[in-house]
Amino acid sequence: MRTQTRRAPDLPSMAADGSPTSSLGPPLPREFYGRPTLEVARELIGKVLVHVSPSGTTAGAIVEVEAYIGETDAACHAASGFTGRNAPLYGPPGQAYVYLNYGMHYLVNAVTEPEGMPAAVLLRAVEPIQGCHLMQQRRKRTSSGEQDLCRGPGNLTRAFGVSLSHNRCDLTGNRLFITDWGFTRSTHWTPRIGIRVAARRRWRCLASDSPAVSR
DNA sequence: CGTTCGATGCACT
DNA sequence: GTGCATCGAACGT
Repeated sequence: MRTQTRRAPDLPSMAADGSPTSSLGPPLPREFYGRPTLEVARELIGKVLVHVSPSGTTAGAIVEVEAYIGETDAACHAASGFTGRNAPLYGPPGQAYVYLNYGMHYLVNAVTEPEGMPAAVLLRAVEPIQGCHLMQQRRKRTSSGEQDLCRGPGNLTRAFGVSLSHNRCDLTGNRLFITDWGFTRSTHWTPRIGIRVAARRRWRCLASDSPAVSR
């Protein structure tokens, strides 16, 4: 699947009240998330993920996501029904579902679909825009390129400082949120990667021309 | 309570 | 391409 390519005209202007959140643009509303997951997944490409933390603000353009949809999706955490861990998937859309994978990587999802339908979009890679130095620090790297700072879901959360404390975080709030800076990217779909079941579904969406997606 | 294992990343070869 | 670090949820005693 292909979409048009267009670049954003400019960055959002500073808000009248000068508040940091406002200057980064308003969070996407809950209605954005409460829709079919594949629509949300594709429209998340090019949107800007923002984390406002005590140590600083990081932001980057989302360039790679995967959809996990419902109890019939064997790769979705809800495949075996409701549990304590996957409860956020059943909750209202527009919340973060964060969990620990392989004992060391935090992975962050945006919960989608109307409440009660367990589904989410996994954020897999972003192109760093703001707070690159902070990302380098969190990744414990000193120099080199920026395009691999947030490549891969585990690297992304590490660079952004996202951890289990962000589970159930409201993505329409001002701490961890996604906003629209007007970027439009050419996208395409591929099979999901890194999973052992239901890997054939083409539910991985990428920005076609991004140097920051995983291989 | 013990065992299994996963939507990974990185250092190796 | 292979091995491994590392931990909490889920599930079976």
